[in-house]
Amino acid sequence: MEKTLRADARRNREKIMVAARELFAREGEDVQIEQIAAHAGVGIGTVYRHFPTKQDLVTELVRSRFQQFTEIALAAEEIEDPAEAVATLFTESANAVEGDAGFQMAIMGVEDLEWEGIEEEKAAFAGPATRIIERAVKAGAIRPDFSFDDFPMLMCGITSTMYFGPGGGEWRRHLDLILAGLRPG
Amino acid sequence: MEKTLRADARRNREKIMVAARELFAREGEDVQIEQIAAHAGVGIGTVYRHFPTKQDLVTELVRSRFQQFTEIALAAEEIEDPAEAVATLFTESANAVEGDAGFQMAIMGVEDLEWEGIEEEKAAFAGPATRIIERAVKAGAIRPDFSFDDFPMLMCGITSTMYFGPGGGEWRRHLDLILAGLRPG
DNA sequence: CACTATACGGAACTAAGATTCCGTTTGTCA
DNA sequence: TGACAAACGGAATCTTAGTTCCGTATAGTG
Repeated sequence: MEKTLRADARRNREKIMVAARELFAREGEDVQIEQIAAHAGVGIGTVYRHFPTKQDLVTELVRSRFQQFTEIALAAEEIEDPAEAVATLFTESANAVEGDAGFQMAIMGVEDLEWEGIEEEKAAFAGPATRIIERAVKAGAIRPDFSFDDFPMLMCGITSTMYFGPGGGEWRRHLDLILAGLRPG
Repeated sequence: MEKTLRADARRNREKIMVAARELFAREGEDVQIEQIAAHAGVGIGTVYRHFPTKQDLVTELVRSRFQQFTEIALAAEEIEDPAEAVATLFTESANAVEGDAGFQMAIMGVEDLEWEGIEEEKAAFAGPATRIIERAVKAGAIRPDFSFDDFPMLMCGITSTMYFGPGGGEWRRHLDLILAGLRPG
């Protein structure tokens, strides 16, 4: 199916993805399709040929970010110390998102957030992440009432604070407090 | 100066404020001026006579919310137990904002957030809030590296999680974790 | 009760940005 | 090397929502 794409089409699609990734990361969701097309060196029509909707393009980028989360979770699962594994899961995920304004806005997005077409990636991430958290709970390394269900919400919260202050980076204090709050007792 | 307003004008201004407060709270910042006008039972032109810009209207509502924060802070300052005062400051502020989608979006607003015309209200709030936090730090009731500077960021984070999940209310777990994270040691 | 400055209503105007359309170009295959 | 389907480019179109304008209505005043 992918093979059916003509050579130039495949090349252009890639250029669009790269340009979109960079611009969405830098400017957030409000970059215009026109800018993305210009940055990619293609026409507007070409962008629409590959991604019928702006949302489709955003979804694609969110999807790849989720895949990165899964990699992070799988790596964190290898860490022996249960508490450290949890801390790494949080910290690395946040770091991955730090420079990506588009993703931040996407997961904070108030409306629609159907995340259609992302379920699969979400599920792939939930597996290792859940195991990491449950292991820590069983080991008594974190408070027993914590579960994976809280993770997305907390990441949303941490993410939203990435905009704060001039230089940024203040969100690390937020993360710090949450990690401290995870301690049992 | 207020006296110069004609009776019907004063009445309409009030109707607009009430309608805007309700709609912004329910729908968030994306309600249209037209809806507000309709809900208030006045024409679009009338809304613009009183608030030259949509932003002016939002600012007005944010301002009154800040005044409420100040009241909360002053009340919390009366609490004897330093740790409880801090917890109350957080909890009550968050509660006040729970049903107000417009305010939430406003303080999370990525762009412009100049908050011109709010400096005064912000300063009025900073006074008692700072005293509450510093008292708790001095008493060893919360971690010593915490300061008022962290408060706005954290409120932003908590606020952003108010959208999460179906029923909502999950943000209380977020707040809970942060409060737990404030403990010294 | 006139008279006038204020205020009102809402159609019309704009701006911004997403999406469509269609004439032109180019890869692919025989 | 044709021939043609697949792709391309970007002007034109559509849509949405904020804002302006101006003819009409009315509170306040002498």
